[in-house]
Amino acid sequence: MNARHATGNGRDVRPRRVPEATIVRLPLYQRILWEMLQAGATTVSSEELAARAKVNAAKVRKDFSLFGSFGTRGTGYDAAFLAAQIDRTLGSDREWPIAIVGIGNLGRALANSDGFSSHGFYVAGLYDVAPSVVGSRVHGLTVRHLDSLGDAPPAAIGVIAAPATSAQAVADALVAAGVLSILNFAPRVLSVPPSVLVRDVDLSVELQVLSFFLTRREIDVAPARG
Amino acid sequence: MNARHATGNGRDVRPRRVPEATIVRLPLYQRILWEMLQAGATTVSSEELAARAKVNAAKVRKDFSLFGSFGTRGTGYDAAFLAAQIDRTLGSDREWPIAIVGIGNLGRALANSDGFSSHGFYVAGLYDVAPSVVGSRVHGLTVRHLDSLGDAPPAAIGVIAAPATSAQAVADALVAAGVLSILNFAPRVLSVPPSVLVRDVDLSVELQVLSFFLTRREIDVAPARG
DNA sequence: TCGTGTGAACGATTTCACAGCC
DNA sequence: GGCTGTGAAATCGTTCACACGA
Repeated sequence: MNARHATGNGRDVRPRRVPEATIVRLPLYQRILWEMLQAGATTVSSEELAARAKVNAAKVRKDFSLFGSFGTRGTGYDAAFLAAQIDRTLGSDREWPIAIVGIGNLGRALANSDGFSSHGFYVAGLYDVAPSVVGSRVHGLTVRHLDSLGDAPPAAIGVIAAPATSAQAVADALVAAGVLSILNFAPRVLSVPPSVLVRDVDLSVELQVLSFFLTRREIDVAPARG
Repeated sequence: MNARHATGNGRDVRPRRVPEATIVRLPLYQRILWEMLQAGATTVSSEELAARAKVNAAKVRKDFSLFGSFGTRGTGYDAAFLAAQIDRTLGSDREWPIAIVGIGNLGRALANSDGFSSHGFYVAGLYDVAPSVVGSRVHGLTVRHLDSLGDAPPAAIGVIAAPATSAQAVADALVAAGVLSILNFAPRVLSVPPSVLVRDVDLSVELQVLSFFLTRREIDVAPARG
């Protein structure tokens, strides 16, 4: 009585638990496969994919085996088939409307970024509260007031690019509007109902992780190297 | 027993292996501590910190114990002392010059972001190759040509906000200029010498992870909910 | 022969549970 | 009594090593 498998029909192999670590690697594999396809490749081995992704080959095979994707022993994987499988697994074969809240420097950069207009994603709405921003046009869209969030069908993904101080209020508004998941760039731990997925991206954390290692290195490595 | 902490003299805290997972949480704790200090708190328990960070309390205690930080049994941690310890651990008590390469929408957003001008970080140089951008002023700095990267003392952290196609060339230039670590926003696996730290941030990956779960949910949750 | 798929070993991280101290 | 610090257990993820099929 653990995970409810929608077992049933054979077209969809849904075997076991998928580690989040695997999910994060799928887009990487997908990107590399795409590049290889562009270069004319038709088959690809776990070894080659692993080398390009700089990961272990067994990991690549295990990742794919979780989805029942299978290659051919002695040959490798059919690159196009594998890419299609990953697309389907990640939902890249569907359309995902995105609403961005907070049209400052970051919000603008996100609205114009390739990553937000590919893999099935498209920017469906831009929101802010500042009168100086509401009404302006960004990425071909008119920025609306946050209060009008409920006027359009809810986005699949709400992106919070607002200041930390208003992040929770924005999250509440997104949830109220029926948004199913949130990508949060504000340095704030959000409270949302359990059914709403949240992923945090904190750019400052990444810098701090680097400075931790730089600090350490000075202590650990420098003396060891003379 | 191995409670040798460095009251005053900073170089004796070399306790055990620090999991990367812990390092990533430290900035979060630090932020929460800072907020609590602002609100007038003087002591804080692992329980309270855990609740605010939405993590397990034992994890909080174990994380801190790795650095020999210690609280007072029955009381909790001295908030100011703990915050200072974390600052020192993360290197936030030092100065970290950052060079940003690629002054498009994202590079501009990063240059102006709070996270790049706090915790000891400061934007020391902005670089690009496009004639339309080189020479312009962003965040109070003049954007220079990438070729002049070596003219200034090397940054501690190089940020790649350039297109994927030029990411490796930018990485090579950063390494040649003596940069010690790289924060890479380009969707490209970089090759650098082992001594250079790289951290990848791919905004598109975050969206794809969300769409994976949304796709799953539709299958798993929707039928269960009717 | 080659490369996938996978059980089993290993390693890393989290959580439990409680002894020890204030 | 309350809360930290930490071994030990549980869980999660990675890597090894090899059987198996093309």
